[in-house]
Amino acid sequence: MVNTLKLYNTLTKKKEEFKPIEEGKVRMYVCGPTVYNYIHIGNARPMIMFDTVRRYFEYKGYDVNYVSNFTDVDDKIIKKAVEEGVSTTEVTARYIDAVKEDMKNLNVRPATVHPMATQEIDGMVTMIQTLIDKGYAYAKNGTVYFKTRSFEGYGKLSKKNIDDLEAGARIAVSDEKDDPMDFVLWKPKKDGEPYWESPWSQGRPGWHIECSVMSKKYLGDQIDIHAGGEDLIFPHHENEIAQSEAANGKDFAKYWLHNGFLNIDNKKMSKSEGNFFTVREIGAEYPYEVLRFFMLNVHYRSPINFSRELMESAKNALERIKNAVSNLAHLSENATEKEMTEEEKTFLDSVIALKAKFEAAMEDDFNTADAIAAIFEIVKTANTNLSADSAKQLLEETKNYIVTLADVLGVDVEVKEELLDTDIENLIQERQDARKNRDFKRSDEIRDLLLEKGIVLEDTREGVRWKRA
RNA sequence: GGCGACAUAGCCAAGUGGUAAGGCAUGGGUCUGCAACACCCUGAUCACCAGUUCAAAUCUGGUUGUCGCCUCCA
Repeated sequence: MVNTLKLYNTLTKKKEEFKPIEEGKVRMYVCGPTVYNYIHIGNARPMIMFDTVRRYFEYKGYDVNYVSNFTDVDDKIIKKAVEEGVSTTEVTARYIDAVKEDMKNLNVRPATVHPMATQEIDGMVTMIQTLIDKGYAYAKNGTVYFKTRSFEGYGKLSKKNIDDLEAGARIAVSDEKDDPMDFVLWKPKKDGEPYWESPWSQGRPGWHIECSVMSKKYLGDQIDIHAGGEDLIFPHHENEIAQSEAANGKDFAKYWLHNGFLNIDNKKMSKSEGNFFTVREIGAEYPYEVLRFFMLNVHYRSPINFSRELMESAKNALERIKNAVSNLAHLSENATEKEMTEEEKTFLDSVIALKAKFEAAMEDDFNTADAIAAIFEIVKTANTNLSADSAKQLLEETKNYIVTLADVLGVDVEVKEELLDTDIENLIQERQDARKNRDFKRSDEIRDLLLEKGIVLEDTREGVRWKRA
């Protein structure tokens, strides 16, 4: 396996060559959502992007162990449950199902494992105890804190130093902590809150510890890639590093990948600001695949500004790829089996060169925008140079390259074989007869009628063709 | 206040030293009975200033603007 893949590592602030811990395998962990509501399209960005990363690794023959958690214990979940007068598990079960449904719609494949925080409490208690035993954490009145200054590398991911952080701290400092920068590993329950037993109190884990524990359990002490939104760099990922490396005595993740935000009117979309659209809201307006394609048109580390206008643009662009595939399929049906000419072999070589361009783009820190450009170049050259006179094999192969590369991006551009109602089939035939008799009034009537039913007709040299509007 | 990112055509967006990919939209044309698909033509000196260099969108310094993290957040 040739490996020239480079990715940008937040830890070193450089593009680095990817070298897996274990040959041919990728262990990656992607921080998942807290399940107290439907996810918004900003939440969907890392899901889509890192699913694409996974797809690319698999395309290159890697065996990917992909772990993504659901945070199912949290203040917001408890608040939601209280508001609705239901149990927290009822809330989390509902939204986990919803997330899975949204993921499916977005063609985000299920992770190898989707651990849930509440199912991993034992592991968390164990790791917290280890941290206490090693002198990295301390318990006070039932709360356990991580002693931030005891971990030498603290701040290495976010490039912050503890003194600056302390000077700029905006939250009221709890007197209980030895140091304002210490963060919670375990906190005691309040009345009516869900809790678990632990040596320190009946309570629940802090947010950061779950990812350290689940990552260790499912992927081992050291992993290749840890990913998430850039807002997780501090404090979440910084704290994960502190916990994991302090507890395990080893470097945690080799490569840290962070996606930029999805903005609305140039401002970060977030639930607390209220300026968000849920995935299902947008899914009701546009096909889900358009949302996915829209996101991949921009490099993952750059911000994307969401707008209906850009969705429209993405929709049309995607349509162009689908049309090309559909045209090739149609031409292929009408083409004859024959040897490729020298010219055709040269053409196929140029398509293969564009496939290489696609791969080079992906291997340069997953430059999906550039990769998509390569697909469009194939589309262009195919539209321009191929016809029903081309060798069937050439038409097939060119089509397959487009479909395969789009599939790496998780976008399905293949035309579905679909049977039409006999009524519709008859109308199409009637229109063909009308056209033959130059009864264009009738033929246009039928075309409009079918359009109302969502069927678009296209007359080509090789006969009439239809597609869904 | 501390730390950081970004600024490329009407819009979106690649490109990190050798004179600007790709997509959407617009206008004109070809094909078509018409339409659709498709094709051809149509557009930028890369925020501004100064510097380094034979050569800069690409490096350095500065200016302006926008955004983010430092608090739950993808």
